[in-house]
Amino acid sequence: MQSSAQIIPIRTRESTCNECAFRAECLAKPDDDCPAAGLEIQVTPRILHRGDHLFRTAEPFQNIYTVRSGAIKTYVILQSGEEQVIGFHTPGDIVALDAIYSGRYVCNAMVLDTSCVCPLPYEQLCRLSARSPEIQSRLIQKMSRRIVDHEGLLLVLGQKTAEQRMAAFLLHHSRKQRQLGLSELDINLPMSRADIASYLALAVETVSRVLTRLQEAGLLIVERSRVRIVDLDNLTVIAEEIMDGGPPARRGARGLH
Amino acid sequence: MQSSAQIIPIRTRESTCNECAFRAECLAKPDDDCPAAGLEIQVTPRILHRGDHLFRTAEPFQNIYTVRSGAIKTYVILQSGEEQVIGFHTPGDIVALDAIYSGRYVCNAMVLDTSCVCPLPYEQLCRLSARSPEIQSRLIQKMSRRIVDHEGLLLVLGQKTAEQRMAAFLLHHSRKQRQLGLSELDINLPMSRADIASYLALAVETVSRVLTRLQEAGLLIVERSRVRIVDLDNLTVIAEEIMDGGPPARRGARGLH
DNA sequence: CGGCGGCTTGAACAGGATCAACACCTGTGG
DNA sequence: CCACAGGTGTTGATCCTGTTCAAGCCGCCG
Repeated sequence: MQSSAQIIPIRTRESTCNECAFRAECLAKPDDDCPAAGLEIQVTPRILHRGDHLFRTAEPFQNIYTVRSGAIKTYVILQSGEEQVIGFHTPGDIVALDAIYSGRYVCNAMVLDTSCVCPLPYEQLCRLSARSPEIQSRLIQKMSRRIVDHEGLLLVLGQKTAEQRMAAFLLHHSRKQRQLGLSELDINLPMSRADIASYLALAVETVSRVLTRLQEAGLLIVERSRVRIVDLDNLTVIAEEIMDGGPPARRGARGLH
Repeated sequence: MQSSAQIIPIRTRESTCNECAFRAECLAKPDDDCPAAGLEIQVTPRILHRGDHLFRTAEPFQNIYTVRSGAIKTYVILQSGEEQVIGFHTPGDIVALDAIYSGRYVCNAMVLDTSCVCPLPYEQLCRLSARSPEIQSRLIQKMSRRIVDHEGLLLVLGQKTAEQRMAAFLLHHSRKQRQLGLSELDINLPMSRADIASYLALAVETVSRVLTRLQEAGLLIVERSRVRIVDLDNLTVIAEEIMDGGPPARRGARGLH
């Protein structure tokens, strides 16, 4: 298996960073008013296309990747030959936080949709973060966030019905889109039904059926990879039984951005 | 709700740290040959007993806790009133890494078995880690490890059969015990069947049945909260289909077909 | 001893998996 | 322009695993 990624540097670092939506939480460049301002990592954003791989399982760990646009899925191949999806990564997410521990990538990371990512050499990142409390804090925050998200997902999978899982899945994406300033009702799902099924621990057929059922119930309108949420409230009702540990109440949801 | 933890400082910091099994990976005290040696956090280990809580959901985040001995479970209360177990924490683990993000504890943490924990004030930890690359690296390693573990758990829950989940669960504990220098065949399960069921997303009855089935198959001997693994190889065979993403186990282990 | 919570066992049920067939979209080439 | 192929998604019928409901058992503590 060869590295299939088609990697194209775009523009210069300065111009892309200045317009980057995630500049305030960038791991490569502290804020201007930070004591460590001036320290930074040279970053070359890359554009990748559907089917490209950022990395594959067991390759030596070099970079973590911040997603600026598009969507990445991480997965492993079980020894049965099946693919098991581990996660989906959208703008603002960091890919390969799980590789730090072992020094090797533990997943495969495939691009679902034309994406822009910033590769950050982990060694450099460590040195930078050792000198910049702000960067260090950002990295740890991101990792803690990932742990929280995983726990939320465990709750979803711990729930029994396929409807609840699907509703929670859609709501998760709805919230993410809202955070990005996009519509929370018009959701794009760049992954296949098989990917969703694997992720939610369901059969492909069940995913299909559940979407149909939710549509017939008037909660949403499904068209290919686009889902329009019609009745957000009731969709929330279906999913919310499992969401208390999560972000809903105005309790700890500090904006941070 | 008041804090119910019975908290007893034991001995002086120096004596307890010198004999601590996890000194080499301690987040409060760098190695003697580290450039940051001399910097450290004053730690007061605490002994807690079954039923005590380290913290509860929504309490403001102050400390993370390293587990030196015993066992802690983290869980949330769903709005149905049911308890959903998030994780079990044994010696060497860190509790409350998920609270960093939001600044509040997102789980409840209950002691399952008389335990010794070191509370580490997060603010102090941050300051220390900003001055000690070694401490910073240890913390990030721990967080990455947690993320890897979560992904392994997602694989387990993604699997369909109850036997596979149970086998994976037992093997996980077996490996942890081995890492601690304890027997990998004689496993202590300080949590209730209901806890296991919740954690593995199964019914209590199923957990009971599966244990019985595995015992009748001659793979293990169950007695109360103690499980003796009789046929580690075959237990591994049952679980291994899902373990490839996991730790870099040597391949020779799979004997029987 | 009796009562209670945790655990196990049994019988019936149901939700999702599986198997199988079909519909739809897209691209290709005649 | 249409026919065809292949991948992807949907729908239907049947089966099976794990849930649910119910009862009984065991160990623990008053």
